[in-house]
Amino acid sequence: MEEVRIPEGELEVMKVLWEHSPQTLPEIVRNVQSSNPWEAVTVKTMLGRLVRKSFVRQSGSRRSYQYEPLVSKAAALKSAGRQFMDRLFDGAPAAMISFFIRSGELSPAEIQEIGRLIDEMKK
Amino acid sequence: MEEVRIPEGELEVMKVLWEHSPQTLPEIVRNVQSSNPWEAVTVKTMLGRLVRKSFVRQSGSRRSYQYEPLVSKAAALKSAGRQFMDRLFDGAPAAMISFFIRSGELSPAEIQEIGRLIDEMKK
DNA sequence: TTTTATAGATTACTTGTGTAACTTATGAAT
DNA sequence: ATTCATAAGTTACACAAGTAATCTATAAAA
Repeated sequence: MEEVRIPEGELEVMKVLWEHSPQTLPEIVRNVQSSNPWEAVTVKTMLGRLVRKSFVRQSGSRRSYQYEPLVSKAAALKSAGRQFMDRLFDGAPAAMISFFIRSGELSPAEIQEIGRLIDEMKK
Repeated sequence: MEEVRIPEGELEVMKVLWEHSPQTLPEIVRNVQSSNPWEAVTVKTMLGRLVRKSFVRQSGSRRSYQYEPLVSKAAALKSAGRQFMDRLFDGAPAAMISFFIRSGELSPAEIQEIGRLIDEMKK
């Protein structure tokens, strides 16, 4: 299993790249800033770290690089989910799901939807 | 909402305190070491940090303190769960649960069990 | 009473992360 | 040809967290 561990801040950059890609630095900066109060230079730092870790690829040439994710959102979610599950629920997915279902944060509609999902899985 | 953020290492100590409490340092050390390859002194560091943050209370007197959690497991799980959900699923519990259900990590028995849970919630 | 084991305190060191300033190079404007 | 924005690179700095060594005090053993 590939260990994909993306810290909070870097994740914000991944999120905008997952929305669509490739994007240039100025685009990324704009998009990240639309939901985070960061300096442009901070966004650049995050992006640089992601590139160094090979979570993002920098292509094209100087002065107008294109950036695109090398880790899919699904892979990152899966990885983060597993870590979360391992840390808090001893790796038992059912335990975790039960916990959230019981946590009382679901609307009736959501409960219905999950019920449908489960019914589908049953087959 | 009380922000309870417990780092990985400290969480290992909380876990043994949640098992049962109060416990003395040597007990905690032994229990933590049963699932982590840590030096006793490292366990003590974690414990100290937890005490400083008031996540654990130290009572009794020197040379034989008793330690007990001030944060319940349920509260910690809930908090961690919310943070996880916010970070990765924009705070939408149903989206997260769907993701895990779809992730294909559930056995048929677990799916049954979750189905039962959902049925109960429906009422 | 002196020694010894050890509970607990203090200090330390490395790496990761959040947050950014400062510097350099270069395409575009004058 | 020179200047100016600005993309990209380099450096910085504080704090968190993992991991622990060293020091101190004291209950128990000799």
